[in-house]
Amino acid sequence: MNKTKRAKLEARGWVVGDAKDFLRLSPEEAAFVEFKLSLSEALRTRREALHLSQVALAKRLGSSQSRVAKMEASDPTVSVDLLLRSLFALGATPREIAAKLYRPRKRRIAA
Amino acid sequence: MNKTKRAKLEARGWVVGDAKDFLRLSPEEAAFVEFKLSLSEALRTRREALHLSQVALAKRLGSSQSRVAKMEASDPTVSVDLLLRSLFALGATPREIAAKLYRPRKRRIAA
DNA sequence: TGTCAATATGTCAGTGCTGACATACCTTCG
DNA sequence: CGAAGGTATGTCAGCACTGACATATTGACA
Repeated sequence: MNKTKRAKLEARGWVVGDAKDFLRLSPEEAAFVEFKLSLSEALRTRREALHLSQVALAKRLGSSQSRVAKMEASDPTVSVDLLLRSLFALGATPREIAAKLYRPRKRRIAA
Repeated sequence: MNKTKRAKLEARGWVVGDAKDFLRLSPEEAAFVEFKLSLSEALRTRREALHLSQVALAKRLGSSQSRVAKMEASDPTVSVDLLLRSLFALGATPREIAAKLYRPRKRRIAA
């Protein structure tokens, strides 16, 4: 995929509106990014609720701290599969995740 | 992942109950398989609603008929990313998908 | 029966994702 | 200030996923 760099910039620059506001993503790309962002947020929320550091979570997942950071940053090198497996490993259920996905993410305000 | 073969058998033998009934999947594995199955079913439903053949859908996705078949079969070689991208390409929204995920899939009855 | 369209299954080369590692950034505490 | 704990970012070898192709199976219609 050649959109990697674009998506990377997009993910990083995410500050004000929703995903599709940046760099004219197609509707389906926007939906996908949106989906991933929801999962990322859910993961961080769950980790913090369990009072785990990224290092501790990484150990539990058999992964590394850097990957956990990238998961939570919704980095384009992270797959939805990895995000889902991580969430399930933290005890999330498909229903819970569905519920999180159903409610649109909160918007961030410009600094 | 070494569970690939196991998952393959599992996906194929899926007939009577839910995913976790086979080969003692761990809860998180079961949840993941369950999640994928929901997406697979959603994809087939959507494709058929649009009166597209697998070949036609494959062309639209820039993929192949065999991959579409595997997506709909929830084959272990198919990622959630691919399933999601395909659904979004067919016009599904994150909310719609979330709604599908929220309702547990129908059970299949033994032949 | 045979043919045709649709779907399923198997294989593989190329590429994208993963875990690991290094390193930088940022707070908090002394 | 320096040290320590937590988080972010960049890179890379190795493996998992992908599209493509071949082939098999199924179902409908004569």
